Amino acid sequence: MPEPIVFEDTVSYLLAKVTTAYRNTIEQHMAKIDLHSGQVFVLIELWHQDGIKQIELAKLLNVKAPTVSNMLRGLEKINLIRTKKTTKDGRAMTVHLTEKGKKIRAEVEKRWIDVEAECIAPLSKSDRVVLFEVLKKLRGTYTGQNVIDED
Amino acid sequence: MPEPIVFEDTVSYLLAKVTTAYRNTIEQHMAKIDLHSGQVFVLIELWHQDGIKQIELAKLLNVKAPTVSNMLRGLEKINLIRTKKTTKDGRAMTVHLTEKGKKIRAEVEKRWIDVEAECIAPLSKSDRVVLFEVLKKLRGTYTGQNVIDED
DNA sequence: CATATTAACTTAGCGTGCTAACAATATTTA
DNA sequence: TAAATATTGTTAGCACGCTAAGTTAATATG
Repeated sequence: MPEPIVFEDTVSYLLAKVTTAYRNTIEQHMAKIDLHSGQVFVLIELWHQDGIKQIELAKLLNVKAPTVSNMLRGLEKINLIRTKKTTKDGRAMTVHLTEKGKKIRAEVEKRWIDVEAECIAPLSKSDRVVLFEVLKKLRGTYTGQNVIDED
Repeated sequence: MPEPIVFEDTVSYLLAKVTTAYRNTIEQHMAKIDLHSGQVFVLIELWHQDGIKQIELAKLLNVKAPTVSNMLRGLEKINLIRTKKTTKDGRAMTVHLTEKGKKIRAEVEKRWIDVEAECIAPLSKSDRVVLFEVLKKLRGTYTGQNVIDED
């Protein structure tokens, strides 16, 4: 007879709970500069490489094409980005930061520092280091480049 | 002159990324038994204590009242729960598992084991232990009962 | 007792994710 | 070259979070 699972004792359960709550934290902080969490992640990618195609953005963000489509509509509405048809490929659209989109980075960075502080506040230094490494591994699982290590 | 932040080097960034990916994993597994991730979390609370009020459910799930309202509508539609007006308080609604709602637990547990396995697969045993503890601390941050420890 | 406030819940509307289905363009293959 | 297949992006519609605003019922205050 299988014992009932104590869901609360699984990493999956805790991870799901923490991550939901955590998304909220980002929303709260970014709302102060009239941004949503998803928009911030798009901007981060564009600050890295401006002018990339939507499909590339989707891969970097690890989301699907329709999600990118929606987000870009929102970002275009508040004048942070513009989309352009490419000449090489009649299907593709490239995404470009506006001046406003470039400038807002400083604001986002300020807020991000607050988010990070709030995030790691309850953790000891060693916990922080371990969490960072573990999250990198977990991220690998979901983005493909998985590395299994034993001990 | 402040240096630009490397967002990717923050715990917050990684946590947010893992969040999204992770929610997807739960969705995928639970879709096999025609459930959505949010519904599973509601059921878990009800398996603990059936017949509680919506407001209590909201507190346990750490979500707002409208979210509970929406989720319950979905769960009621697929006959996993029923809501009832309470006699004591004319405003309150209590939430009750149906027979189907009670029985589906076994199915969810099976799937949850898969989710957990997938979740912790890339982690060493020591990583798993540390992650579990760290997540518990982080969860405390967002649910109120915060414990700061130093080292 | 009457009024004001608080509490529980719903509805409307939005952002962020998804899938399914579609249009348009590029590429492969026959 | 023509036809079949891939790719890029959009639209429609859903789940799951939120806030704001409204209803109804309970409680506090005058």
